[in-house]
Amino acid sequence: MLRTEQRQFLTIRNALAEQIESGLLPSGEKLPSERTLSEVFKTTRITLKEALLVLEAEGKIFREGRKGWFVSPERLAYNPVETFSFHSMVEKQGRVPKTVLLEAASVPADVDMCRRMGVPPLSSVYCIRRQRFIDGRLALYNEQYLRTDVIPEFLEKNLDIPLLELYRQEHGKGYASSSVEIIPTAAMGRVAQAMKIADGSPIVHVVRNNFDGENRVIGCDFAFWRSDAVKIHFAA
Amino acid sequence: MLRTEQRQFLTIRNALAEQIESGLLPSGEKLPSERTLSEVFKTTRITLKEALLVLEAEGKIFREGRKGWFVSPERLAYNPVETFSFHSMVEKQGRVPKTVLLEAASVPADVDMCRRMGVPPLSSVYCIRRQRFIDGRLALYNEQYLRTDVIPEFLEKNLDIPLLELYRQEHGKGYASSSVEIIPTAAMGRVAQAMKIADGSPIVHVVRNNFDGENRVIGCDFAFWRSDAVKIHFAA
DNA sequence: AAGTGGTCTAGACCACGCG
DNA sequence: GCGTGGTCTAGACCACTTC
Repeated sequence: MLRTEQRQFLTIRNALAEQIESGLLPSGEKLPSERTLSEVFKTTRITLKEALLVLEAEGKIFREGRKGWFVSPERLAYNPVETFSFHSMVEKQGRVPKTVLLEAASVPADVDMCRRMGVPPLSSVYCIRRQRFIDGRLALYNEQYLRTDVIPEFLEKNLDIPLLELYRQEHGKGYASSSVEIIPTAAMGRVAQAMKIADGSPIVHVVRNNFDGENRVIGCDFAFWRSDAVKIHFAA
Repeated sequence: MLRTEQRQFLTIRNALAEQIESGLLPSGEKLPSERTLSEVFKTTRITLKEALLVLEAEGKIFREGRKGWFVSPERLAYNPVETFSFHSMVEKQGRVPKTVLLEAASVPADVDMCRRMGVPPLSSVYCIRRQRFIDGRLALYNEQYLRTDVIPEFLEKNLDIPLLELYRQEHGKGYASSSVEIIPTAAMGRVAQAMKIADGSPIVHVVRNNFDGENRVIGCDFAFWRSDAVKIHFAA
């Protein structure tokens, strides 16, 4: 026998999910306010919010600051095996990339970074922090770190050029190898602030370590994706 | 100036996170009940729960049915590029694997499956559904589908042997290639039930398509990981 | 039977975004 | 200034687990 759904928040989730999948609520569309929706579904804001949080976890809707809830755009296909160039990747998929540079500076390496890079305590490393947008939506925040001895006068360079390209220009070849680690987690503190999302929002953390020919770490790249913004795919 | 945290639920999250990271609350330990904790922190269950949900999204704690909240074990490192054998992968990391076979049968292929496999409408496909455990915890639910013409008498075989191995025995070589897609999302309906988690809990969905030498799909594998149970890593 | 998390009610005040 | 989501209170009953 078919059991009708007992739980209100799932009934609401299903109703909204249906509207989204049918295309009645197109990508980018703003949902009515929580108060309005809770009247429509004859429930409280808390119960309604539970339905919204499930849809958020599924990647079907997202929020932006206190502006409201919106239907998520299609996920960007991100291939971490191929060379990473955000702009060409986004454009190839018919979408519009934008990058905002938050910081490019030489910073003291913390304990974790010293170990990771294999540099002595109290060293400096280059740090680049960027926000990256897809079709106007902040989809990704990333931090790149680079050993200071790898590219001379690094901070004077044109940082619109991908790091890998700068490295190629300097050394005549790309990184010898990279390792990638992908961790589903939640944004907290400085990451949440840079991404302009609430503390505790789901994100995908992608860590990449880049090595030279002697297996030394040249630098590393921490990417924090809105978890609804990306699907990772590659050939194995 | 240092701003002390205004938001109660973050204060609570920080307190619990500190206890977990310090090791005072070891992996697998049960937290006190929500009611007890809400008294300890002098707040309501709803506010307290918000803190717990953030920790869950971060992968630091998890729940099991209605039994309570527990400290998450270390994430298993999963390399989707190397050959997939769950048992050897888990054992190599010093942990104890277990598999429960839920179903192994020939089932009618739905529309999506027909397209994916390139088989005519109303075809059957083999379907294997399993729960997989790490150190006694249900960490992964997966569904494998296989074209019925690929391995004769498939259902009579020893299904403890990895599918790739059975394929090798039949054809003298492994799959020609595979594609992998990784999507962070939430469990709903039959997936949530098979994983014994609440609807809306965060999971990582890993889809693998396996091809033969002529680029035809032989079969596919849907894996649903508890998102706190796994970190995906590979060389690029 | 007692305890747990799951779900829900009916409100409240606050900080931020936008006009 | 008004509407939005963010946060919080103080309860309630239910379904399931464990003893």
